[in-house]
Amino acid sequence: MPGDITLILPDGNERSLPEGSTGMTLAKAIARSVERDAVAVKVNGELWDLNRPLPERAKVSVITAGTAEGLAVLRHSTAHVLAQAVLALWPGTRFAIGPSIEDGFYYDFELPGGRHFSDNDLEVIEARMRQIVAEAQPFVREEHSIEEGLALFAGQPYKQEIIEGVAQRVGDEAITAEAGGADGTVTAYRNTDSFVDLCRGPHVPGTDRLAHFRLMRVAGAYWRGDEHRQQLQRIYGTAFESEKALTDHLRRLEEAERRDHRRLGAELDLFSFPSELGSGLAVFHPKGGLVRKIMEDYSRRRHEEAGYDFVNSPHITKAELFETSGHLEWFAEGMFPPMELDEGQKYYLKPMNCPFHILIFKGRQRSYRELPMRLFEFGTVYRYEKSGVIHGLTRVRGMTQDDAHIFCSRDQMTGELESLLSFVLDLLRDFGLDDFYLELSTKPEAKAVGSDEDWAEATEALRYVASAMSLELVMDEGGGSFYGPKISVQARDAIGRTWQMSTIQLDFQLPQRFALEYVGADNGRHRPIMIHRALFGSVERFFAVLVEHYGGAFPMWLAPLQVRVEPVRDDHESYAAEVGRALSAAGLRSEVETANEPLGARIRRSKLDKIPYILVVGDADVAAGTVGVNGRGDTTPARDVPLAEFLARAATEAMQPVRGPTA
RNA sequence: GCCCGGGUAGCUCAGUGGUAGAGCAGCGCACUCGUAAUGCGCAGGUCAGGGGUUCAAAUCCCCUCUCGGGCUCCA
Repeated sequence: MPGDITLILPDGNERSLPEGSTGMTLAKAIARSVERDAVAVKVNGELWDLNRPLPERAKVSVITAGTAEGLAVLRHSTAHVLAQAVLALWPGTRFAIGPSIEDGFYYDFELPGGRHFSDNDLEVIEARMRQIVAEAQPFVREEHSIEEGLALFAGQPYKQEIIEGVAQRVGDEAITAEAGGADGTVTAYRNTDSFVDLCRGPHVPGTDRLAHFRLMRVAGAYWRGDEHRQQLQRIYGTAFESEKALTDHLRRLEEAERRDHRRLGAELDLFSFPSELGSGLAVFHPKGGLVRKIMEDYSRRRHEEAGYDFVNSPHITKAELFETSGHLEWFAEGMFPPMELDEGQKYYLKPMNCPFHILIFKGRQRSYRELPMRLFEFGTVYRYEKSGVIHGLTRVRGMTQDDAHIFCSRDQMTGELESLLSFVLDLLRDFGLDDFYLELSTKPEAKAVGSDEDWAEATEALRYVASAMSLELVMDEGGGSFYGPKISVQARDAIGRTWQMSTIQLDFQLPQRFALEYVGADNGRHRPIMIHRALFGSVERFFAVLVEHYGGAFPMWLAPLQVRVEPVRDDHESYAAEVGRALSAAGLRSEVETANEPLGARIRRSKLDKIPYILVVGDADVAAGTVGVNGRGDTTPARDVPLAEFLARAATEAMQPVRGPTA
């Protein structure tokens, strides 16, 4: 029909609509549910507002609220409502940027008179935001010249700085994302006569689309992320397409909080951070120490099977070693300051184990027949982490790495990396983690030693083995360490969070700095290459990840206490002790309680301790040689289970994972 | 390191200038009980540490330590 435009839908079909039709017209034409959930429309790959007329033969798709792109629009729009509320409540506030982020959004402000937000302010702001939502204000797109933009945001230096950034065509995505057009214009969105915000858009049609949000917390954040610039007041919030999605999200956060290893570490008496020791320095209590021992023993066994040699090295060393290695040049800010002994001799706590293992390799002349040489150590290292970054067991100042250095020839490199990577993944799977992706970190811009050729070769080798694993591979440009690129294994835990676990680094530099050599089959001298690798990463961090992954409910083989025996009355205690001896004989870690409290109370305590099995024994059990089995997740306990039957079952369950060396 | 907010009994927390409190945990006594909290009693604190203001400070001010949330950086 004349006066119609033709649009191309995502499935390739075409659709005619009257000229002047908008994303909203299209959504309406598709389905009532699409109309209801539409937040924006994608036009030739670009997100547009729903009320802009669509061009002829555009490829279009309607973006609905529940999708990733839809949520981003929703959250970004909610950030504008937040800004409007704050500006109304504190006139004179300067506002900076308010993007959507994973799981939510934030907005940065500078309040008049250097005022800062408190938690109570969040309630007040949220109430104001709900008022704005109730008013169903439209989001109206405006285009302005640079000059108009500067005038519009008079008295708003952060907005003006963004506009000037656009004017200078900095080409920075972060800037154009805030201000829009790279063609000498800026765009803004107006909600009311008094509130307009610089923004590229798109936005939902009106504030009434934004019912399901929550302000989360306040924080400080530097303008432009630069610690030398103004510190702003940031408010974090989140928004979802439905009340259910929002409450689900909040529930997930609560679940994460319940699993927090710092909380569980105290509740289950696993470890603590005595303030007498200093920040980032942990002590492991008997139960945590036992879990840790099991982890380490298992790791040792696996390394033994995989052909590693076990070595040990001291915690401190003369400065010379770290001068040679380059650590003092490149890693000094991560090291504790030196202590001076013996007439000015400087000693450092070690931040890494590699130089020590190198000295072991270098201890005598090496033959190609000895390669690959794999030196393993649970090496305790100390790093001076800035005070603000320390976090539970995942970021500490003293930690033990399951560290090894593999010395091999260039010919052996790829093969070593391949078997290493499957070794890593097998080990992580044994600990119950099975959802991984790989990250490849390349040469850092500023801090790196070695030629570009070496870096390129090393990076390529890592890329090759990483892509052979048929796992998702993401790039981390410039994220390598100073001596080489690395692959890190990222694992997703039981509630979907990702953790950086193992790292594998390829290194041509340290062998050179230490002038490492081996004698080849050709009787010539050759330089080995080194692979640095830690599978747990640090034992402390891995421990923390396991605590959170399992929510403190360790599987049988890791559980510090596997079975607790509860006599019903005190005249059942001798039978309970007999059961306890049978459990010990079967190699199970058990404990027998006395009947000095009501049974319900004792059961409750064991449940809170997350013990895998509680065995209740009473008259019937004494008579029949049975036990009542109350498993950790059970709602109803089993009665009259023959002791032998339970022993067999529990012993099987408690066995270490047996995967064996990779064929 | 920087910003904001905390630190009161082992733990979770009340307590806004006038004699330090509760619940749980701990200890003692009684209760002897079949699957998530038996009762009574006792003990437990340099209110993180130091300095200051005040007749008087857990409370107000300053410094330090430490924890949390972020920012900037990493196993």
